[in-house]
Amino acid sequence: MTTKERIIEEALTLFSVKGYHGTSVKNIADAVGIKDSSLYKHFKSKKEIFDTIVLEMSDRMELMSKEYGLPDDAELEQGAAIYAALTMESLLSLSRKIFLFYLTDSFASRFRRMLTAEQYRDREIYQVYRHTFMDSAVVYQTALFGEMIRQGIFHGEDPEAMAVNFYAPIFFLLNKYDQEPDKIEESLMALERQVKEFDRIYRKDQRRG
Amino acid sequence: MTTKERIIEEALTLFSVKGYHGTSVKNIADAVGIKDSSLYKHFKSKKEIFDTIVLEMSDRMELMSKEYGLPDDAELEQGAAIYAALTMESLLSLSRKIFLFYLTDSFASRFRRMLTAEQYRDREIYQVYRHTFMDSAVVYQTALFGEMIRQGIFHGEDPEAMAVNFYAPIFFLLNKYDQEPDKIEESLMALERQVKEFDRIYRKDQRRG
DNA sequence: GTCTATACCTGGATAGAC
DNA sequence: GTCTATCCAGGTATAGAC
Repeated sequence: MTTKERIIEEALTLFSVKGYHGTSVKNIADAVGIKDSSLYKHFKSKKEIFDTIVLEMSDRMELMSKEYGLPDDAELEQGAAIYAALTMESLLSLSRKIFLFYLTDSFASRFRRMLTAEQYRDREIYQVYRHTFMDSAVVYQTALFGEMIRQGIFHGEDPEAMAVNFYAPIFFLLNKYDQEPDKIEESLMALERQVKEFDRIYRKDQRRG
Repeated sequence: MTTKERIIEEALTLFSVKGYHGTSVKNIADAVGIKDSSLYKHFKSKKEIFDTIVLEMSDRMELMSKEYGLPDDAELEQGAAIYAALTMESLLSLSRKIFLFYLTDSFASRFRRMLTAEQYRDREIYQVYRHTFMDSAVVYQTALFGEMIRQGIFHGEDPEAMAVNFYAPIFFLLNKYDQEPDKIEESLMALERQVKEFDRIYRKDQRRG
């Protein structure tokens, strides 16, 4: 890892815990193991470090989602992604992947926390936060559930409402268990309950109570 | 309003937008219209201002919920609160009240934003945030929906999963439209779709499609 | 309870030797 | 590209006059 990359790494960690203003250039330099003045050979200002994280890293987030096995838009157009949600087990697996990616993936979780904390300071940060953690997920799932309705697997009239019903509990539990590393099991059980409830509600071939 | 109260007011506004570290004592004093040194006659430190907001204001939040017409635990025990959710219209009204309270009430929204932004800095802040905006709501609604199942108005087996299904979209849309004052109508329509979907799913006497 | 003045420190950033 | 030295602005907080 280059020094520049290490600066980004340590800055992301510090920003995600102490916030942008709560983190000093010296804090970052100390974490990297260099003097604060040396840091200015790599970035011309503290703000440039932050902007680099936001700009380069929102792209990286999308790449990482794919590596993590979250289906993408292309697969969806080909109708391939639908197999990711065919059974309740695959739906559970999908929700767990999204949840654990944002909650425990070293990069995604720090990035999410940083944006959560800094969203009110700057309109652009808010836009990135909103796009990355709200719009993208719901757009994809709307298409997914729309396709599942078309194929007769789920019933329902409003795929977007379904997508919000699927994703909102993930988002909610993410925020609820954000700082409870000892309760990941509990959070996964809560998530499972929600997905099972979701599946019970929308799947066509279920038996009714 | 006393000077002390005005300090709290202005500090809350500034903290909710620029964050704790992003706000200086001089910023607060300027907003109040006094010199920063004068401020120390009312609070012995910047941190004491913040702590006062958090401590006194979490109580005030609960009082305000009641004033705002959100039913409380006592009503629930008496079975009275259930009338707040008897019809789809009353359920819509309940969801709108919770949503608009957290989104647009001057005090509640600033308090929520401040805690959202500062939650990672300090464990205690996180606890308050979690309790106020996640646990309380779900605990109440779990009891509410449990009672509605018992009275045969809703069907379902897992009142807590229902409560999360009801509240998570509120929480999600709250975060999504947090900085879109021009889109309140849009957000209320999105909320309405979710509540109607919720009602359609759980209400017993509906006709099925 | 407000002011002016000031102490003291930390923060971001630059210059220049190596 | 790292260091030391330094600058300057701004931050928190206190002292003391009014």
